[in-house]
Amino acid sequence: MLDDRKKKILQAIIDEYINTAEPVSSGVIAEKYNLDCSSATIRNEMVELEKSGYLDKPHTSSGRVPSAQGYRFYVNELIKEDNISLEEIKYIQSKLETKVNEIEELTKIATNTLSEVTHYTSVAVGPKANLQNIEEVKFVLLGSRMLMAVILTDTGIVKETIIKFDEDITEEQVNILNNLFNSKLKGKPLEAIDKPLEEYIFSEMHQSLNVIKPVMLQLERAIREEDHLYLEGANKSFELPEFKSLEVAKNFINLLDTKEVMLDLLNTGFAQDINVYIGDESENEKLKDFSIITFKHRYQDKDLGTIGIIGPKRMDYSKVISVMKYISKKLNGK
Amino acid sequence: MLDDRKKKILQAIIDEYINTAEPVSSGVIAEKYNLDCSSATIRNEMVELEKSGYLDKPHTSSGRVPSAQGYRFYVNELIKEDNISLEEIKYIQSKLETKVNEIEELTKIATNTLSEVTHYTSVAVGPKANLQNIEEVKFVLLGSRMLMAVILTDTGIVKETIIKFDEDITEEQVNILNNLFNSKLKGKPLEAIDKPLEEYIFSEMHQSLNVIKPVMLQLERAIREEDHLYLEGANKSFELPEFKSLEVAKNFINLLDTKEVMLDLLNTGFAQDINVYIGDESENEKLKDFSIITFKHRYQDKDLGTIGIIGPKRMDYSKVISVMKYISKKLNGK
DNA sequence: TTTTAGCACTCTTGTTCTTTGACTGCTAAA
DNA sequence: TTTAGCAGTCAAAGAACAAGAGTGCTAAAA
Repeated sequence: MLDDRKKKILQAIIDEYINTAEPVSSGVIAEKYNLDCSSATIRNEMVELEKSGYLDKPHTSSGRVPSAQGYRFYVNELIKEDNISLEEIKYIQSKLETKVNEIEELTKIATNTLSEVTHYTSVAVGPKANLQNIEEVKFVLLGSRMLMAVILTDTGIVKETIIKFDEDITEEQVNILNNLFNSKLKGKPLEAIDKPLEEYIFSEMHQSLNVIKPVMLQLERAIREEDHLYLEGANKSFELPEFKSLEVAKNFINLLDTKEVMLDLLNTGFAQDINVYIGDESENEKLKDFSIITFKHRYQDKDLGTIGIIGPKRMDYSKVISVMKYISKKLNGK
Repeated sequence: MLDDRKKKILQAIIDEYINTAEPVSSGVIAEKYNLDCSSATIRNEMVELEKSGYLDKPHTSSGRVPSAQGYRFYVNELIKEDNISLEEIKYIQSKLETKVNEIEELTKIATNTLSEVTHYTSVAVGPKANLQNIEEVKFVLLGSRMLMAVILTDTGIVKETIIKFDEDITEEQVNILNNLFNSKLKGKPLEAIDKPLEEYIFSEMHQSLNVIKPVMLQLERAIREEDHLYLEGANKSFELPEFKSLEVAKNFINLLDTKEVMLDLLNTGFAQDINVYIGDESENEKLKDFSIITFKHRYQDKDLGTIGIIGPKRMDYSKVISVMKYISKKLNGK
């Protein structure tokens, strides 16, 4: 385990590196941080911190840089979690007070606010389909050959989809659909819209097969539809020095454009309130230069999706985590 | 006006530059393009083409590069418009044959296909609100305190929005809303949902003021809602040599992230089938490194939005325009 | 035993100078 | 009007060098 002075030095180095983005020298630490010892002593400690894997050195005669293990220790043990100013609190409050009609809107506002306060790129994704129960299903006739299906879930999410037909649909058929689907699905998980249900409905009403089939097809598609990755402030990242490297910048674009990796991460199981993924800890090569911090958007313990920040490993973890904690609390208590 | 040989040389230079992204020398043109003259002759012609403003020179002893004027002439006069292979045609056909339930989906598929075939970043935006007429308005009760308003326009676009209330809404109130709005709005442009309408409705039914007010507010918001910029293949651009420059890459990200400039351009009035914007021709500093090519997505002469390509000025105009023409034709004739 | 001053050593960064090679523009001959 | 030939220009790449920042180690001080 690290003794007290080593912890302080490690913290100083990481704080300094987060600020300057330059390898940190023993001299700077001795000067700026009051650790009551000389640069030589700090140098000696640095050697040991490097040996234990908390620090890296870009080359022999350069200053030190935190390793993934260093960041991890910093995040788990050293971080200040109230790194948030009164102005920031006020700003967040005012943003989150906006009256919204849909929870998805609220997620967007929170994501936007998070990005604005932290100056990093933020992302969000809605709740997973298999965690939501159906509250109500409504079919609405649009014109004579279009049907809109609206599903309201217990999380307050509204999913809607449109089905087009080659022949006219009668109001009576719409009523049958409404009764049938509601009686079968109310209270069931979204995933209950599946093949077995389709077969059941087939056996029930042979009448309008050519209506039921496209309806089922489209409903299933709408539910399993690839989650939408909501993105805010992608350009903010490009002001950071690590994005001077074309390699890094390209990886970043790719990560956000492909969506897959990000969605995976955002949908991953949650141990804590706030989850920190530090680049190189993942097996995924694409993530090695970045850190991602996420939290669940919850309201009255219902899962309303996940919100996160993506940025360089040299991220202001303390600020991001503080702001997230605050936003998370506000969202939940609203 | 340019004589025949000058045209041929200009064309050769631009073709070559589009391929190699390197300033083009007289030697290469004399060698690769059969113009029946020596590099010295071509050099003489190049001097004149430069004097007339069609070519630029990065520095005294380098090859030539097309100027904005050069590209413009190339696009207007020299381009081959059937630069599309059988495979590409087949691929586009198969993609566009996908059965869709919403036109917006079709726009997405077309945008996606355009990006895949040309290897550039493509963008799309839906039809402007002021060009669409209301076909039908439906209000649907979700739970007891949520109302979904669905507007079907004559272009087949469906806009839906949700309104939340602090008190229960009755089925009767929903009926009143449906009758009122449909009788007032059927056939009218989307923009008819405005203050005067609100006042008219107020005077008509004092009854449920606390229902009408939020409904109108939310409907207006939904209609004037900032257009959504649909984006496809943003990462493709980053493989191109011009994006090696961090400056250019950053401008590109900014352009797409801010959306505003792009939306302006996509919504601009249309003279031709296909519109080509060459970077430096615009007064907008942000566009100076890029070219944008757009076309209207039309079906039976109804405006269904705009689809475009954004890439470096050194773009394969011929390929992009050829592919666009084909996709445009297919979309219209479907 | 721990801390620190001092110094040699290492490695990056920036500068200058040189070489190489790709083009051009011009001149004079074809 | 075209072309061969050649001097002149400039960017790009590399070599050589100086400056500076930082380390690790040693030996003295606390």
